[in-house]
Formats: sequence, C-alpha cells, structure tokens
Amino acid sequence: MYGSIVPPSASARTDTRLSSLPDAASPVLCAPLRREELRDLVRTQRALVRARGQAVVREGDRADRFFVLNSGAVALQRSLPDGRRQVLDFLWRGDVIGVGDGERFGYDALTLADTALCTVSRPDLERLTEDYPELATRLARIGSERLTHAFDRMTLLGRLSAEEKLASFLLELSERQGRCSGRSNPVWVPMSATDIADYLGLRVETVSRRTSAFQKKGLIRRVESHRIALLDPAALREVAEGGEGDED
Amino acid sequence: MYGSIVPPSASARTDTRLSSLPDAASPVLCAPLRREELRDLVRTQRALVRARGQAVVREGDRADRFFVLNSGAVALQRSLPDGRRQVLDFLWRGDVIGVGDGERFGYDALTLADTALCTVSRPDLERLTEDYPELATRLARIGSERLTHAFDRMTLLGRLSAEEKLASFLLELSERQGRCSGRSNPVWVPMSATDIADYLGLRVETVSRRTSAFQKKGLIRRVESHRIALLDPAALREVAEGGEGDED
DNA sequence: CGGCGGATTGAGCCAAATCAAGACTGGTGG
DNA sequence: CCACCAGTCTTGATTTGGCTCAATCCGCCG
Repeated sequence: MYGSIVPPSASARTDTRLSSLPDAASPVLCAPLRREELRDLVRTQRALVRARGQAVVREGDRADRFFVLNSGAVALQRSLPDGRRQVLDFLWRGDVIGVGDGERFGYDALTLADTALCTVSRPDLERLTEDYPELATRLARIGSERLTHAFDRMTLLGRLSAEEKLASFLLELSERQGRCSGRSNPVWVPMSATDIADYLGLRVETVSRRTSAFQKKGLIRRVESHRIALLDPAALREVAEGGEGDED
Repeated sequence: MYGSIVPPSASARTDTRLSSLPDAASPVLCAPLRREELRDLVRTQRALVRARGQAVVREGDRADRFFVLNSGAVALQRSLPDGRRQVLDFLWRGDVIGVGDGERFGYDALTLADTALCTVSRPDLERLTEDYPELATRLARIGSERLTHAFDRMTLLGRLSAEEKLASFLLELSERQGRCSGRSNPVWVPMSATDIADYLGLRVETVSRRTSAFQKKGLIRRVESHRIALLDPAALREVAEGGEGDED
C-alpha cells in the first residue's frame, strides 16, 4: 500500500529454529498450544520460512499437515477460472492453517510478508490431542471461531457498503492485532490494496478512494510504510455500523 | 415465490413421533447419524415441530442443544441493527444446527416451511461420541463441510454478478436436494424471493428480474408452487461459472 | 537516475439499487 | 362461492455506488 513490507516490531528476525520455540513465550502468545504441549510438539514439528508472495498450501492439496504462524502474515484465498479472486481470511502470528479443514485444503494460502511457521503432521497432532485432551477442546474452539468469523464475513460481503466494509476492516485489523501482539493502534497493514479489495469484495480503486476519504475526514492517518493510525476509532465504529457517514 | 408452501413429496405428514425415527430410514437419509447411534439417541432426544416462520434458535442463545432436521427447511441468518439481513445458509432434511458452533449460536434459525426436527442436548451428544468414536469423526466432517461451504459463499457474495449468483443458487439447490432427497430436478424452492435475495446479497427486484430472464432464455421453468424445473442445467452451469451469458 | 509495479485520481459508464405502480396469490369472511 | 384484503411478486422508470478505463504519481530498486 505504501512502502516496503516490514513486520511491526519483530524486525527481520525470522526465528525459525524450532528448539527456541517452547521457551519463547512471545512468538506463540495467542497460539492455541501451551508450553508442555509445545514441548512434545517440538519432537515432530518442522519449521519453515516463506518469503513474501510464496504459497504455503495450494487449494486441493491433501490437508495432512497443520501450520502455525510464528511471524508474518498470510492470506487464504480462492481464485475463479477467469482470474477473479476472493480473499477468505488474513492470518497473523498465532493463527493456524488446517484446523477444521477436511481431506483437502479448500484454498490457497499465500504469504503477504516474509513469514515463519512451524508445521505438524495430522497424525502427530491427533496423537497429541489424545495425550492432551484439552488441546482437542482448544482446536474445536478455533474451528468454531473460524465459522463465526466466516458468518461475519458473509454479512460484510453481502450487505455492507464500500465505506462500511473498509471501516470494519480497519477495526478488525486493530482488534485482531491487539489480541495477538498487544499493539492495536498504529495498525500494521502488510497486504497490498489489491489484497484488501479482494478481501472486501471491492476493486482497488474503490479501496484507495475510501481510504483517502477517511484520511480527509481525519478518521485515520498513514503514519509510515504499511502502517495506519486510527485517529478516531469511535467514529470509525459508527461508520462500520451504518451510521449515516455525514457527521464530520 | 409462487404459491403456497408444500413440501416436495413428504406431504403434510410431520412425522415427529420419535419412536418412529430409528426404523424409518428415509427421514434421516443424509443425516449424520446411523441406526445404532440413533437408537441410543432416542433415549435422550426430543422431537419438536415448528410452523413456518418460527424461530428454532436465536442469535446469542446458549448453544447447549443440537438440532437435526427431519423435514421442512430452515434459514440461518444474521440481522443488522438497521434491518438489513444476511441469510447465511439454508438447511434441509438431514442438516444439523449447532455443530461447529461455540458457546453461543451466532445466528437466528427460522423455519421457511413447517418443519420437524429432533434435538439432543450437548452433554448427551458428547456422551454419545464417546460410545461411538466414529460419530465424532462424522461431526468433524460436517464441521469442515460447513466451513468449505462458507468459503464458497464468501466467493459468491464477494465476486459474482447477480446472474452468476442466481445460477449458482439454483444449481446448489438442485445438488443439495439430490443428495438429501434423491430428487434433484424439479427443485423445491420453499423460501421467499426476499430470502433468496438476502442469501445472495441482492434485492428482491433483482432476483425477480434475473429469474424472469432465465425463464425467457429457456433455462428454467416454474412448474408449480415453489417448484422450478432446470431445463438446461449445463447452460446454467456455464452462466454460473462466468460464461458470457449471451449464447442462447 | 531511470524504470517498473503498485497506488492514486479523474471521467464516464453500467449493473444493481431504489422508487413506484400494478398484478398475482392465498387466506378470510360474508 | 365469491369478494376482498394483505402480502408478495413482477415490471417499469430512474438514480447511484462502485466499476471500468485511462492517466499520472510515487516509492523502491537496480
């Protein structure tokens, strides 16, 4: 969107050595796994790093592995034969690829920035859930949250205006980054305007125009490369909920 | 849409006596449960019937029960404060409400026609999954299918034209009814045009216009009350996939 | 410094929304 | 049995939000 892709604070350290994982509390702050579970995981997991724009999984791949994001960002997406694209979700540190999926992945997963993840085979995870029943519960919760989020997204895509969509998107980014990394206000926006458009069911130009309009109204401010400050989250919330949009 | 709501073949027989359930193969043809599982279920399940337009669950209700549809049809939906509505899914005989949900339901479930369902409490179902581990697998599969379907729907809502949406909808109805009741061609359309519009992210008038256009092109024909014959499913498929739409 | 890909901005257009009548349907009561 | 009523569907006229097309502009990188 504006500037080069630089992770918010984690710097370029990719942090892929698995041995460092269980001790480091931070990289898995909102991951679904706990220390003792991770300790067992380490035996079977593999770490991997993907540069920006690489595929982690492809639609149709056998879903025989799970992935947990340590850093970076990933987009889940579907592509139509004629090139149209729908971004299904953006994934952040601690998010998981493969939970709640069936036999095969139903989407491509592409990195939006340099990304470090670790991966566990499905049989290994199944074995783990037997040793740690609470883990199964946690995974089920993740699945249900994904579904609830999918319902949110359908409502957004089907019924919100461009302005409402963009406001919702910014607030979602903020909320989600607050949960995962603690810093929710100058929001990290690693994805391109095209990615955002494909997430919201809009075109790039519309995203650009609405972003400019928000900035002109003083609701947001572009602070640096790929970062946006929410100057008036309350007003943004108002816009997102369908408030007239004429009160400035 | 046109005419009164009459279930496709099942007539008005509501079939709610639970004692009849385990023996009758037909009402649960595509249900996730098997005979022996159902036999145990019968001890704890309750049957209920809802007239057209009734709520089965409300958004925010504690998700402490599961529901299985025996007959009829249900819409899952979200409502925005200003009255806008998004239909998340239509449910048919054999479909389940509550699988993959978290602590609380994230949607209203309303009947589109007179509907018979049975319900099991969550603890009872959990007990059952211990006795029949395969049932847990089946429920997981249902959950993953719901998620995949949610991804389909996002793509439809975000990226398809009105014409493509409607064609996809008709084919989905046909496919789903084929799986559940065996009869896939004259499709049963129990929901109102408004419901369809809210499912596809369109307005009623647009649904009506596009339906008329399909009929004029000879792709479909309204055969009777709430039933539509797909005269040329291949052409409909072509339209749904983004075929130009000018070949008639 | 110059070129390239993505972002922005402008002008005009078009698909779907909106507004506004009617027509049909099913249900009700006389 | 029919007339009427309410709700839904259909069709037409018009508006409009977001798309398309087309220049730039800007930041990044070689």
